[in-house]
Amino acid sequence: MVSTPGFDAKMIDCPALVTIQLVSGKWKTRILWHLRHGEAGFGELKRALPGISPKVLTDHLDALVSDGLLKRLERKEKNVVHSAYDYSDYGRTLIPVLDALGNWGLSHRAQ
Amino acid sequence: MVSTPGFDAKMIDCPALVTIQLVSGKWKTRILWHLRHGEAGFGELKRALPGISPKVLTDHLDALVSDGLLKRLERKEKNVVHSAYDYSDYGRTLIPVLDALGNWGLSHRAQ
DNA sequence: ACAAGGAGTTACCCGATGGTGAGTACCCCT
DNA sequence: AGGGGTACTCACCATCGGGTAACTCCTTGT
Repeated sequence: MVSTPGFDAKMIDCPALVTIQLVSGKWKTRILWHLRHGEAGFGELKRALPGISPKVLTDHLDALVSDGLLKRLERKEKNVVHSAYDYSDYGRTLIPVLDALGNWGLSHRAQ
Repeated sequence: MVSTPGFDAKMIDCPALVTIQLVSGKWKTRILWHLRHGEAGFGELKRALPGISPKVLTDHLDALVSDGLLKRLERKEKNVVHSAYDYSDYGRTLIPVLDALGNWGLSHRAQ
């Protein structure tokens, strides 16, 4: 489990930091980026993120779900469990913020 | 030294992530927040951030300076070295992004 | 002479983060 | 019966970020 770590009361009083905690993690921004195209299954994400291990992918997904940014959809097609992950409505409100981060990052790389 | 960690070539292609790397660190957002009021010396920052150790403060400041977000000013007043830290012009461009993070974080805590 | 303040430095420690390699359980297709 | 796909889980390990305690160097004030 990665999940949101120890909410040290002293840490709470920096709003920017709480946001950063939710999306910091080596793969979280990339997962979130990929899901803009719509929901994706575990295997699809794994293929989309070369180098990630199944363990770390589960950890990150669990964290994003338990923080309420994503929701997990489980459907059974002919007795085959197919899980998919997608933004929650709440998670979608974060997209503009991620865009701001991304745009700044682009101009930063240009420097 | 904290500095920007291993620029794993694979990491470069997520612009949002590169931005996050620059400001993630337990105290960086708080340092950046404090400096909005204007430059501050080492001791002033230390007093403003109860709980931070001198080592960690130097680490974070060094990282922010070497990433170009802050600049370090050294002035000598009667043989007393007085160092101060302030936003660089470049670092100032990050302020709107930090605001976006902060505002989202505020509404997140409201939830 | 000595404390006190500014600005760090050094050595060491611990827990979190991410990675590896293997294994699980279920199902479909040939 | 075997290979492949879905979705994980488990034990273990290396590295990193942050923390502690002590120590340095320089200067000013009492």
